[in-house]
Amino acid sequence: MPVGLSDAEIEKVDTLIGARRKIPRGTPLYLSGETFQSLFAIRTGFFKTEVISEDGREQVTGFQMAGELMGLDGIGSGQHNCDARALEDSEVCVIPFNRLSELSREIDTLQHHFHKVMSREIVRDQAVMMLLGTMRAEERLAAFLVNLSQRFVSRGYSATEFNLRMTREEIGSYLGLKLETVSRGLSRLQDEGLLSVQNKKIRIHQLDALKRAMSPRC
Amino acid sequence: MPVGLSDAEIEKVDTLIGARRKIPRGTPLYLSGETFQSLFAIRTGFFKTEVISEDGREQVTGFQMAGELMGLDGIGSGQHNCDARALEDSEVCVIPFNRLSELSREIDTLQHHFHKVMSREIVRDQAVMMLLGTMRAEERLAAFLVNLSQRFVSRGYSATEFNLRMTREEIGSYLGLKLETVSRGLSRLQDEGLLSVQNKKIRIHQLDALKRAMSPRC
DNA sequence: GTTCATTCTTGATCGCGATCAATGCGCGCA
DNA sequence: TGCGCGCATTGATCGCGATCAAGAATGAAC
Repeated sequence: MPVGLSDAEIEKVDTLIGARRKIPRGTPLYLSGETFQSLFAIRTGFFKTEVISEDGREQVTGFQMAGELMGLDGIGSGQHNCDARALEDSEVCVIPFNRLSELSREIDTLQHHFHKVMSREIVRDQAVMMLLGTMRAEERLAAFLVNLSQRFVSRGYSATEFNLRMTREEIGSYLGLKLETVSRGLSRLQDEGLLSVQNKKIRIHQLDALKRAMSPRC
Repeated sequence: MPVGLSDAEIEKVDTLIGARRKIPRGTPLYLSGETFQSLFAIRTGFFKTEVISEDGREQVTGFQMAGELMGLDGIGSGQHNCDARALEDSEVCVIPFNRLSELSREIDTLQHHFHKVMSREIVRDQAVMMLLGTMRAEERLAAFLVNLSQRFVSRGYSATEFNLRMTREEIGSYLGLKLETVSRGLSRLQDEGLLSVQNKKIRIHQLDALKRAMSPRC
């Protein structure tokens, strides 16, 4: 994942990658409470991470796609802090955390890269706090779709046409809304002509307008 | 901060700590957009961190107290991603990030400790997402107070009697509520006999009941 | 001690999103 | 092909928290 390594270093980093694991749709990659040993880099597929509180509340904390790293929350306590579940048939690379630690002591580029990845996760979480703390339902939905769009684009897929892998309920959990509100919001954005929805299929017609819809009084 | 180091290692880690800086109440420790160079360990005092979005929304993302580390969000992009402001006269240790990186390549205990700190920040953020995504106003308030209480206790202060350093508005921003709702919530908890409030002075009478008030239908 | 601005409290009302409920749709499976 | 279940849509109503508004308390400045 990091760039600007010498050939020798690249070789070492390659040894970092343990087995590949196939995760069928609906299957957990790890569950909260399991002992933490490895990080997971998504090769293909789509995941959700979900925290479950003592009193039974469930909160989807993120959706992860190819190229992203999962499991960082387990480092602190030595056990996973959330459930990670595949939303479609997926494949991950297992990255033993011990090996990553050792190697990042040798290769400072790797060390720095790893620190950046963790830090960006914190920044991402802060953006979600902003969303949950200050946005209205339709703004949240717009922000969610724009975010998805950007992530698809950066992976070479269409910015304006994609399939949601998650249910309305999972979107709602992530956005702090009920599934009915998500559904209504999508219908509304459709009525306004910004996009069309058919089940999980999203086609964005006015990406610029959708971005504006993230802000108040539009 | 880490434990279990040899004397030689402790000596090295000591050199990590750059200058101390006094931050008067109301003053920024850093602002969003400034180039990131150092982390800051709070020696004394109290801070808030706040993100401001492009369209002007403000979201308090946390309150930090003695012993906690600030600035982790800046590693990813090389510039600070939020404002950090002292809520009372405070003092911090400046930790140049370059030096920390170098040293954590030599001392694996330090490395591991640092990784844990970052990971715990992610877990903390997930807990805030849960709060913002699933809890009602009074539950959020109870969770906030219980959290503060626990953090005071672990620093040797009273679990049941403390002063809030932040305004109702700042609490509201953090909890995704308006200041009036915070005020009403505190009054209500007072009426129920769980605590008494006088301005910033909080006295918790029934900590166990306050913990129960974090859960639905109590 | 007086002034003034900031912060807090409390009341009245509004509206967004939750809730309750019914129906429709799509897909896997027999 | 038809059945059944999970998922989605839409309508009607409710209630929590936002909003608007007024007044009180606090504390800093001089």
